[in-house]
Amino acid sequence: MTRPTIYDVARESGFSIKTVSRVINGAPNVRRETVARVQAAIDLLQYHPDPAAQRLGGGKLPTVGVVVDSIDDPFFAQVVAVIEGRAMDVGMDVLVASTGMDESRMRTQIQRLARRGVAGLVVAPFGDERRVAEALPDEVPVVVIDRKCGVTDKDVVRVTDEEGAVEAVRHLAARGHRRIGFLGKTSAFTTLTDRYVGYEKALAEAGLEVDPRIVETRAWSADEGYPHALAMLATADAPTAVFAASPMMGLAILRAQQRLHRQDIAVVIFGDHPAADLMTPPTTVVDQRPTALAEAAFDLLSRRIQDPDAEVLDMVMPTMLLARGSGELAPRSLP
Amino acid sequence: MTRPTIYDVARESGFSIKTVSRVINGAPNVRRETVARVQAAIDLLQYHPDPAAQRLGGGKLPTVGVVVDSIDDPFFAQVVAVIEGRAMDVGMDVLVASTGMDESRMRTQIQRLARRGVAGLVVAPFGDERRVAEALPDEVPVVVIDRKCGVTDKDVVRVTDEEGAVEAVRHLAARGHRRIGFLGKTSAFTTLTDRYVGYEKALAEAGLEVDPRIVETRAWSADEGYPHALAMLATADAPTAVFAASPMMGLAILRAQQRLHRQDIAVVIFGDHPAADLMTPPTTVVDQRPTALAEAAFDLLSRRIQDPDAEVLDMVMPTMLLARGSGELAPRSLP
DNA sequence: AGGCGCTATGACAGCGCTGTCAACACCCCG
DNA sequence: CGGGGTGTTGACAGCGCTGTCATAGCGCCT
Repeated sequence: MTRPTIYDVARESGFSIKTVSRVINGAPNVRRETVARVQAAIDLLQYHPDPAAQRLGGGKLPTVGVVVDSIDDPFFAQVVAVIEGRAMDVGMDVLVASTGMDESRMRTQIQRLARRGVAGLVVAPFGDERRVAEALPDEVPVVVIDRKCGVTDKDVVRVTDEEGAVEAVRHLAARGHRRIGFLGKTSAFTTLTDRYVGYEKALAEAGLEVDPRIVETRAWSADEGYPHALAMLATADAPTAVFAASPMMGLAILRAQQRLHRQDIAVVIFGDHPAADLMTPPTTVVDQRPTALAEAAFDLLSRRIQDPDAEVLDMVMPTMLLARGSGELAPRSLP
Repeated sequence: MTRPTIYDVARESGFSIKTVSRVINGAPNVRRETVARVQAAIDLLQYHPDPAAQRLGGGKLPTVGVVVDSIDDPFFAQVVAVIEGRAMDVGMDVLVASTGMDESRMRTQIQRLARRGVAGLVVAPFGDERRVAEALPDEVPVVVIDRKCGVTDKDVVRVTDEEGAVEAVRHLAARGHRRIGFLGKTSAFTTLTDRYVGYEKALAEAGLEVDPRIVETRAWSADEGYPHALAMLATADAPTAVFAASPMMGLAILRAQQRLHRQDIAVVIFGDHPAADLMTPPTTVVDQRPTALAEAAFDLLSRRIQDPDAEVLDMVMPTMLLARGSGELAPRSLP
């Protein structure tokens, strides 16, 4: 009536629970025929090991934990979706936790998952180098995604933030824009700072100078960014093009554009958006390719779970500029 | 060095492990002073109970499982995000699993989570009544969300699908449209059928007849729906307005509109979208209010975990028409 | 004084696994 | 033919909790 246990399988197969355990875990030194007989009993009884017991007995939970800013951010939603799919393929479950960009909450969440005994953790951390290093546990495999945050003793998968930003701004400059605004943030974590650095580089490359009046580096959420975007577009010498350094800032600039009926301003956003192709004009973006990033993160985590002493990797995945239209706009002719 | 256990707390506080256990679980019949002393020891040692051990000892895991079609669907992403937030508030974790709209995978995922010993499950099921009933476990509290699927022995939280559809179509009819198309599906689960029923009702109410040439009821994904949407808009007597019965179908119709430069066609979509306000024109939607739905689901689940014999509830939450523009378009004057 | 019914606490046996260590074949070698 | 592997299996003690049942102390009744 109740779920079968390892004892039931042992009885059914005629071997001891230890041998059954060996079969379950694919341990070496079990005769082929024994494996087959035990497996037959497992199938017959529809036995599935109890993860809690496995954990308590000395193993890890067949589970990976994912800690991200927020689960309904399209970027992270995709990351979680991919990891969940991959985890399912290998019989693991996925625990999700969000930080809401609150540092103490990030700590709590990470600790909770680590304590729970997950086999591995995928974390998008933030905050200053030292505190991030403190927050990441050493006793469980961790892969850091999206931002390095100065982490050197863990595997990292991130994208070419600086190069992506360069490409975006270069794209605008190549179309004749000479007043290119920046909307983003330059603290919290390196990812964002790198994008600003890319912006500066591309400007320099085009022989342009940074004009602080069209650079906004303090906003984080779409709601925070919106008034700044409005202000930037409303000034006398408004930019003819804007580089939004995150999808949130992308929403902010698009809303501001719409509000002011200034769809003529060229825009490139760092980070793709599911409906970007439906905008008017369709939005040109630097795609972070969350799917590829998540796949790589999962692979790296599997690798580290298997071999805790593997060399620490810092993977930097290329971004991809998707020119859809909003970046093609020429600077509007001045009166 | 190693994590403190209940024995450490017992030793530190001078009570037995059982009393510590009582304090942890807020059991009755423990003296106030005892609670305080034990709590002090817990705080001092930074003790946290091991969920796996709690589970094995006879309890449930402090975890809720969420099973949805796909985690990166904006609707479900929001649902997961809300549940995760609420769970965190009460010290629970969240396991996510996706079905990919595959029935056997749905079964597998549900069973896996149930086996894992979660305290409760939130499931968006699909498929025919009998098989859904079979797939949902009885030994763990389950709350069904978004679709009833004929479930009668579990709590359900869903929205007013039929009424929402009626409202959407009525909105279009009120603006003079007499050829209103339908894009959606009428099988898989009641939710979708109900929306079609609402469509029919609203048409009848407006004295209009269903024209099968502008009704498409077989598409599910955006990719499947797109060619159908194209075909519908391209015919000689194309509709002047379309009701898309799901966000996916919404994307399909919007893409088709864009492709054919037919932004003049009025559109109402069932289900809101994060960037709907940025479309041209901004998209009018029937908001399913995923946040409210998820809150209700979590409340219902907590209630059932506490009292497994509580009365079974079928909550139907009201939808909300958000008139943004695309539904306001008048029928284009015929040549 | 004896008995009853509380409340507060503890001893102890599992829960279903895995790790450790031992046992028992066999085999090869000298 | 004995010593020392190697391959295969099992006995058993935990892992860190919770459930059950026992125990002790106390107030109150008869």
